[in-house]
Amino acid sequence: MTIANILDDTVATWREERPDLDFDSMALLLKMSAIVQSVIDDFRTDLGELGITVSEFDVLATLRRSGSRAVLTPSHIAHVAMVKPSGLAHRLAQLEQRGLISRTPDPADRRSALIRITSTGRKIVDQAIEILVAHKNAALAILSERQHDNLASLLDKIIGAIDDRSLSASEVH
Amino acid sequence: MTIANILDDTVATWREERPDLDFDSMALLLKMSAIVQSVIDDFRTDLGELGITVSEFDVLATLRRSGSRAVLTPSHIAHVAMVKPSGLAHRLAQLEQRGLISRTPDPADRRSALIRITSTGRKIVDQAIEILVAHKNAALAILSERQHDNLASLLDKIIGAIDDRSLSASEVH
DNA sequence: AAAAATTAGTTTGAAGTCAAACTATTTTTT
DNA sequence: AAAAAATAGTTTGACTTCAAACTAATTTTT
Repeated sequence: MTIANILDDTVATWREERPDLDFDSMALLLKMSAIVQSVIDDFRTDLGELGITVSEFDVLATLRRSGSRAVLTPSHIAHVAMVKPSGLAHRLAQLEQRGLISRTPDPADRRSALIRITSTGRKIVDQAIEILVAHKNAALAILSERQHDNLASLLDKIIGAIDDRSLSASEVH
Repeated sequence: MTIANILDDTVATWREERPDLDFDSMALLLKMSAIVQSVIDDFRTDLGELGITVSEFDVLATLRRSGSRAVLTPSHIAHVAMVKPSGLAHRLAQLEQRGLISRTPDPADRRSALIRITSTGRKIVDQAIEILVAHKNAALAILSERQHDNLASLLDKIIGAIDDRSLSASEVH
């Protein structure tokens, strides 16, 4: 059973049961979801060999791409990694314990902490990002450059609309 | 901070730090992921008012779209809802307790059970699917019919490639 | 027909996430 | 300058999910 079959069947059975509804957009979103899931699943498998989870990768990646000397606070990491601060505390503790990050008190604000990636952490995340990029490139390799650009502009359009909606929703006050 | 900004910043900072890697595909996949996430988040909020979670919706939806008289086994539901049987047991217990599904022993195979959606469950999932379709249609409403079709064919191409790869990988045996 | 292997589903234990409560510190108000 | 409010991060408790172990029933082998 291929992914294509499962998705087609899902939409087809819904159409039979609820012919009054329009499932075209659902079909598109199920496809996007399946593609993303497939890449993440592959990545998860490979990350296992590096000894980190996808969540931990998110933290290390945030530090890594902020520059090799980057010093970030837990709040900042939580924000860009789209995770709640409560969920981050445990991850940071784990990563620190394994020597992939360091945590030092912030001299300027003693409530806060300064998070740095260690050279070990950096080595791991540098391998991980190469694997991730390879998976992602492999998944989309079937597209020509033109199709690639085309897809990008369609997705941008959708995201633009989503951003517009949430902006006008927050304009309320 | 818009979603577009966050995604652009993520890719831009990676490009600065790792100019040796090609992040074009990552940009596309991050966009797909953000779109899917946004729709699911909205859906989750609305489902809260109906008193079910997204996971529970998955189970009810599988039953509902299999026809109003459908009788499915836990194994079948687990398979199509892409969840492990162990994770399903608790959900079924919860749904049964709240009267949204019924569980009766399978007379033909006493290890197994027959799962049916109740009329209450059906009412709820019928409302939920309408909400989900509305969210999905709203998210993609910005696209013309032509762009919609175009996007579908690009995504199909990618899924086809993923299916091909996993088929040839399983040919090994 | 008895024994072995397989299958269906559940229970249990570990891991991860979030909301809410909590501690410590800093900022704002009075 | 003292009191109140806000902020940063952690801890706790509830919940979800999965893998592994387990129970019960069925199918296959011998």
